[in-house]
Amino acid sequence: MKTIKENDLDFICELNAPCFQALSPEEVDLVRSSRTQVQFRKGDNLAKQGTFASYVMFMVKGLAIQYVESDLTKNYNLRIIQPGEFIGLSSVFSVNTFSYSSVAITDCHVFLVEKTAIAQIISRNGTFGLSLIKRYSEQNMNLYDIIRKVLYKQMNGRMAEALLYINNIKPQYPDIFQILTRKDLADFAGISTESAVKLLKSLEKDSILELNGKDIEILDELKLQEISKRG
Amino acid sequence: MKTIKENDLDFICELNAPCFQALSPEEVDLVRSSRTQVQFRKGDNLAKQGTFASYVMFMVKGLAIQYVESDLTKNYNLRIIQPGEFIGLSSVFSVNTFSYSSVAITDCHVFLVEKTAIAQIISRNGTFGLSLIKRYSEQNMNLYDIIRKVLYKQMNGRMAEALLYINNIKPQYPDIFQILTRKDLADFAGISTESAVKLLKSLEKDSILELNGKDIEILDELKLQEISKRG
DNA sequence: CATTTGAATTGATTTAGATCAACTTTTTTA
DNA sequence: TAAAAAAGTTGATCTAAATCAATTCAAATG
Repeated sequence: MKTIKENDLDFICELNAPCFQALSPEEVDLVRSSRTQVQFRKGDNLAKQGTFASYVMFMVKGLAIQYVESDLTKNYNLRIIQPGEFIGLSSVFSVNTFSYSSVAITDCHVFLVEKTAIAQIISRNGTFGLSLIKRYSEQNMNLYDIIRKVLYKQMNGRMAEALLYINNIKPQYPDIFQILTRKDLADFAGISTESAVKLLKSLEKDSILELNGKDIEILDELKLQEISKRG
Repeated sequence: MKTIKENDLDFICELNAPCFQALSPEEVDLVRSSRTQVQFRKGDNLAKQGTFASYVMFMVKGLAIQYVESDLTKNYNLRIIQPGEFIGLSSVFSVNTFSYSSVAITDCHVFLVEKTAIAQIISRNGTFGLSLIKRYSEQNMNLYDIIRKVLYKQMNGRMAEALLYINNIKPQYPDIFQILTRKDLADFAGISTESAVKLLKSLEKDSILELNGKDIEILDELKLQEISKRG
């Protein structure tokens, strides 16, 4: 992680993100002044579960995985963070520590905004607050879906759901499967790496997908959706 | 569920809840005008996963369980909703359908506020928005904890955590265990009813708790915390 | 009050998926 | 480019906890 120089052109571009549209010029100044731009390398941790969080991160460029950790070696991948999304929103206004971890899977360009600045803007600018609330709302929804997934679905359904999720972002990032390991995939499905490998092979045998080295080509999305629904 | 008559005394009392403190007189009027008071009987559903949600509920009196459902008969209990808490916050600004269900475990007095009114107030009154965001933040945090619980802990740890959670609200509601069935407990721990029964017996054998009919007396809270942490 | 219905209990059986172990392939790095 | 490390693969074994089945107990209801 390294802090980079200000670059106004860049900055203006960043603030075109939907949630910043509602800001007045003074509020933009407030964000600008309390913001730090940082660059992460592939493999770097953007956030570490349990550490102190006085800021919110905003992903400008690159991809990261958001995951929860147990004490030991086990991770569970929640989502892939894409440009225009926040990291750490959920922690910053309650506990002050990150409730999840995040690791860059490509080089990333991120900026950090102090939570005090965010709080100030929210209390001044209701429209901004409402747009944040919509994000919270969606995140909440996703978390409920995740809870249902891990509680009620078994291997096949989980893996199908994970594959569909990742395949969804393939159009924008065609090499997404190549940068994910089998363990990453397994952690998205919440199963062991060995089980993930076996499942993929069996899905290939049923011509639902094709394994080309690390890349995965979904051949029968409908079938996969069916498996995902059936659990 | 039955709609009850306005009662200003009651209403003023309700609006003493912390999150409403920030409202101006006009905003209070807005809430008042778009609000409906309802009474639920023990066993009634306050919200049903998947149904249309154009309003947020605010619990005035009584207790309810919030839970997620699978297609079939399985439920997982997320929390006990107490007076002063919202129901349906997470759904109302994104999908328009409840992402979970809720059932009254005592008679409840609730009021419903139209989401349009809530949205209006948020965009006008940043302080109110911020207080809502804090609630979202906390709910988010809890959901992450739940995900960790169901992913990484096994029977003993889950049951210990569930018991500690419920025991925490026993001071205010001494008969809380009596109104919960073994199945309710099992659904808090995310295990089968039979396993829950066996676990309780075994915890009793180890003098960690005492079973008096349906009531449960925690004898060794520290030990239980240890079990909960160990997973 | 008797009877039906639902909740709690217990032990026996089954199973999904983890873990383990051994090996191959790919990627790093010295 | 060789060797060491990491990732991927496969089949065998193990295990936590669900399911099943049978029964007791409690509570609701005509």
